[in-house]
Amino acid sequence: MDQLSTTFGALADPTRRAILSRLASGESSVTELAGPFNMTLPAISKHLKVLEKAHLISRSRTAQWRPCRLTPAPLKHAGGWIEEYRKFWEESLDRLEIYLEQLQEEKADHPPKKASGRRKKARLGTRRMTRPQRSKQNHASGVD
Amino acid sequence: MDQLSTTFGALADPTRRAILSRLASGESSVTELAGPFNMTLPAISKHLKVLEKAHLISRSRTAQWRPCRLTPAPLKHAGGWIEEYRKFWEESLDRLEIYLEQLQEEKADHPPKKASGRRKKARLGTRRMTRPQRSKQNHASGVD
DNA sequence: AAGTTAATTAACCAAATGGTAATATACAAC
DNA sequence: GTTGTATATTACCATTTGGTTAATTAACTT
Repeated sequence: MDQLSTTFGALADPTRRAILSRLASGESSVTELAGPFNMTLPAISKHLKVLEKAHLISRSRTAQWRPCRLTPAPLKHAGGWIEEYRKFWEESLDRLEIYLEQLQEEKADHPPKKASGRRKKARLGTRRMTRPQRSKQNHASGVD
Repeated sequence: MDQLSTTFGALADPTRRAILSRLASGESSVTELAGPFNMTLPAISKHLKVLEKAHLISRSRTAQWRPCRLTPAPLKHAGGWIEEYRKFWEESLDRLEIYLEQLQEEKADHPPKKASGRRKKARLGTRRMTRPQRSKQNHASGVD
């Protein structure tokens, strides 16, 4: 599986997010991490395994101690995805506003047809959708 | 379930991320969204349901058309969580560097003991862990 | 009414997921 | 060796998750 999916998957659990938050303050042991939760140690161990597999934490070893430490690179990557993505959204919003303005002008030039309001809306949708879609390829393989 | 968990959970799938990316360019129909994927319509419908439940998209309706639209607030929230979290990490790194420097100075003042290197490491771990942990409460309920 | 289009729902599947209880492993202290 | 501490692993459980096929629903056109 890809890095982003494992990262977001790891972040999808509140316990794991809390664990990461704790580790942001510094290295901790498994028992310490388990402390705040009404949960068994094996359950915590499982969560840590998920976080480790996502490279969000690293684990070291000193005798029976297994301190965990935050490794932030995947978070940076995930944050970057969201950040870049939001950029697209803001751009898209600008385009939408311009488009709607043009539409208002066109509407002003052409007198209303006798078509129902619903029919008009459908045409609007069709027009928007026939334009941008054809240039796209397989996103699932190209985005990440 | 909480908002962050559903958002991150939704983002944990590459198909769903690709769908969002597509919607960033503008509203699309279910069939259009399914186009790039080697996947059936019901599968896409399921993914859209997940995205809708996470409030990452909204769906409208025009005759048989069901155009989908991006709703970015949850992304902003998730991005904010990562952003704030990264801040904690940078702070923690500064503290770690200072701490290690102090440790170097202490080591310079005190001649090496005959204890093994492993034992020394353990003491380091113990010292760090007894200090910050006691002020923390239940993170799982407090973080989000 | 019949046919078409667009999408959803139901039923099914294998795999994954958050938990538990029991057990095993690793290490230190006595 | 025994006891205590810290943690991992195994087996189990119910639920959820990404997919499929088949059926159904909703809306439009002829």
